Amino acid sequence: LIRWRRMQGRNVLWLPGTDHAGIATQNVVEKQLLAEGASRESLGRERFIERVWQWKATSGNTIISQQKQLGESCDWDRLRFTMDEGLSKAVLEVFVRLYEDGLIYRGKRLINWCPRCLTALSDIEVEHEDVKGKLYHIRYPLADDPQIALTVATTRPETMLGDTAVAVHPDDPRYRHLIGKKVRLPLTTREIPIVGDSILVDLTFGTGAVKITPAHDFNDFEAGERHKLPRISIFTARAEMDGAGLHEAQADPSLNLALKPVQKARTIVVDALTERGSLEKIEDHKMALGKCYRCKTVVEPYLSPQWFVKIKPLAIPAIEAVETGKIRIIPDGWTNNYLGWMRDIKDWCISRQIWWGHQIPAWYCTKCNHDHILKTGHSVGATEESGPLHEVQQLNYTFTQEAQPIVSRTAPTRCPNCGGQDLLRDPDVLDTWFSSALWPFSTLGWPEQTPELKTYYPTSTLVTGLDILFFWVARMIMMGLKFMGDVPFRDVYIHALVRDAEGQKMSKSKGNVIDPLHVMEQFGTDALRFTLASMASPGRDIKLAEERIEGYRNFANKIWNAARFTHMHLTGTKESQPLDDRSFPGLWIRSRLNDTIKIVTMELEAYRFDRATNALYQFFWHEYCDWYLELIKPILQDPLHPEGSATRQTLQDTLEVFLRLLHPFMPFISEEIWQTLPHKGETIVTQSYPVHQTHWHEPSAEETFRLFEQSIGLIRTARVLLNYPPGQEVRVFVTHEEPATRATLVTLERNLAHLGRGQISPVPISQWPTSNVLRLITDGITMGVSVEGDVDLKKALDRLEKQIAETDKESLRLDGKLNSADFVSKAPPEVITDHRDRLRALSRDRAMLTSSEQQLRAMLGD
RNA sequence: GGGCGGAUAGCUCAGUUGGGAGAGCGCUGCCCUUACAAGGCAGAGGUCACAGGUUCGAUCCCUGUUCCGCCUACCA
Repeated sequence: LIRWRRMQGRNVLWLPGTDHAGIATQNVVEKQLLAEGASRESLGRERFIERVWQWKATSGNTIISQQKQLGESCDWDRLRFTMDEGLSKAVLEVFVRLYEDGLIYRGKRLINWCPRCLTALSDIEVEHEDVKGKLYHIRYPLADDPQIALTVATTRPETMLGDTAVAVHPDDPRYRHLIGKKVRLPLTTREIPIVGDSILVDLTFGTGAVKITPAHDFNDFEAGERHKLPRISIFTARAEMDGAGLHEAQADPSLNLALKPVQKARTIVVDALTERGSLEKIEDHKMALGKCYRCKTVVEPYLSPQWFVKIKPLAIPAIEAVETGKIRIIPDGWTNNYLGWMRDIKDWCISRQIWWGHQIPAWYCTKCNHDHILKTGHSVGATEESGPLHEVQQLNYTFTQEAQPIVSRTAPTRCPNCGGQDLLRDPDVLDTWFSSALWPFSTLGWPEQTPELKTYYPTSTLVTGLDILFFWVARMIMMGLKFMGDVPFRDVYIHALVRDAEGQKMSKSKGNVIDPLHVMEQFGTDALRFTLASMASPGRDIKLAEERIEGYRNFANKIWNAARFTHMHLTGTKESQPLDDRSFPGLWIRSRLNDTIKIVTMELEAYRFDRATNALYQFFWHEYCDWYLELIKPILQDPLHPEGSATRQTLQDTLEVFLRLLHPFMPFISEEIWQTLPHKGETIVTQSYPVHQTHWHEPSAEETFRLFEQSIGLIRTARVLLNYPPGQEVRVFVTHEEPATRATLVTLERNLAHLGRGQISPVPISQWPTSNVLRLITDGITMGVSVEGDVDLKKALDRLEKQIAETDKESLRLDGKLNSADFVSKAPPEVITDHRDRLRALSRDRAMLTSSEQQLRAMLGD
């Protein structure tokens, strides 16, 4: 797109860059440290971050060099990184403004927590995977009548220790009388209430009674809010059973659960329940397991104070921008996907408990927040009372939900409230996507009003994969509208994802990754680019197979060889107007080229790269090479040919126009060949993109060519049927019985003669020899090829018979339709006429074929 | 659970106002013809997933079924 638009004369910018991939990068560097026997804690925050910068300096630009090798036409001087000073300034500015607008808040909520990365995740950073789980039915006896029990069903029995209520549906005749009573929670000494909740409880599922664990389940969290239930956290940040939490839950200490991992705790709890007769049954149950998108660890809903973006006010205009068509999503099938997600969007958790990223610009006065800042040198359970929410030691302090932050662009020196000078910064960093969301304007200098910003915002097109439509695209739209007052781009082109030849997603662990660098080395960059473009049909993933790339490598090779041929006949002058070439091949190829220009441009505008490449391939290989070059060889080989000079000019000009047309797809070979043509050092990318010319359109030349091609085809077929060796010349009889096309045939004859192919005189078919001529027909053209020497005509006879059978079949079909009263009375007249014409042509063909068959049989002596 | 996409030649895929089914690769035969054997020429190969419906007529429009893939979701 970039090369094409630049050639079209647009002011084009492709600004390259990378994000800092917070969690992923931190994971990589931590792994390195582990191998060295160190850890980020042992290094401390500052030295750790230095270390990450080091890593970034050495391997962070791999993708950039890959992009360069792919021939991506970026403005490399403008390379940006989300952690650059300028972009970081934009991040700060956006954070503060959103906070001041009340769109960023801090709150203690249930969030998705990765117990391995030890950080919060946003909803979309959780991948769901279907697994076979179990549904455990547990009996909770009524407090005032232990003979009666309420049976609840759960997939996570170990969380029962944190239950603070049981819900039933208020309309459920089985249970509604129990609402307000209490049950005894097995394995604990607690009694918990039975509440009525029509939102949480589905009458038709499970037992109709649901345990409520507000600290460990999103639904239960909300149900807990509705019924003002206490929340008991019984897991640590590492997804182990938490001692303090268990104590609060009054769990049976003999179970010895403290610091047991969740899986182990489940076994212990289930065993204990079974032993005590509380487990009714276990059923198989299909369920979705949430996993961390960076490390695939099972995520836990975890209660902790985090920063959130209040998203609805940002989402509403972002929905409108797409609804009104101000932003187009291509292919538009994804539009509903986008709208559906945006309409149901939840607040965005933007804080991450890692070090690599933009640290949140919030500080806490130790004096004002005396009771809300906790030294975390010792393990403290994450409970309502004790507060600290993750025991992980990132700093020596954690801040409870009640702590009052001071949000500021620069580090404050004193507390605006009490004047205290002892301030501690929030240790959390921002979600990487928070900074990526600002990319369209932060990279252009915002918040400064730079000329670049003015020129290039809003941008034209965003090209991206579906997998980051929500992560990135939606958020860029929201932030762009909020801070620039306009959409960040007009078109969003969702490209296909590349899979392996079997359609599997590529992954290192599966070992099915196709390395683009390796492919480029083997087949050439142009072949890879052309392959990807040719397979980019909308809404379909690409199954990349080597054979396909090889095929387009051959195409590149074909272009190279055709250029060599052209080079042998160079005119030695710069591109000129080839209008003096009025020969049939010249008129024809120019008309075909013109059509190709039209198609390629149209398809590029429609983001149909597949159809654009097909048009280029078809034109160059099957028209320019297969026919045009062969057609003009006699002219080129005759030094005295009157059309020689004009033909050479057309040969060269057509190649030059084609190279420009091809350049966006195959930049390297087009440039390379361009340089071998007489251009005096100009590069092809500075040339203009071809524009179709109405006066190049030559319908009569195209019609002549059609007849010509078919005639040649007949002769070639005859040669094969008769086993004629390549060197043997054949005598050809040609005729045409239709007066309407006789004129075209005359043109054809003249051109054949003109090309130095010898004379072809039409002879009325009645005057053809009755034997030793093999007659063949196609599309109303009849040709005869003389049969010379001792040849086997059996093959020819087989073919004739087959053709007759096909003709009969088709005639029968058409005849049937035309004999149907319904068809004749209801089908459009032009369709009926068309059918009649075809039927007439078929019967004429059949007559010709049968008479040929008779002659052939006569020759065979049948 | 909801939504979306796909099923067309051996393989990978095109195919829009519904009316004669295409390409590339692979396969078969012939050919090293002075651009190209990574090539040329000529061929073979398809009940357009299945079952209904609409229509004079369906690969195409509608309904259902099966299989595959993706997105999404808090069914304990």
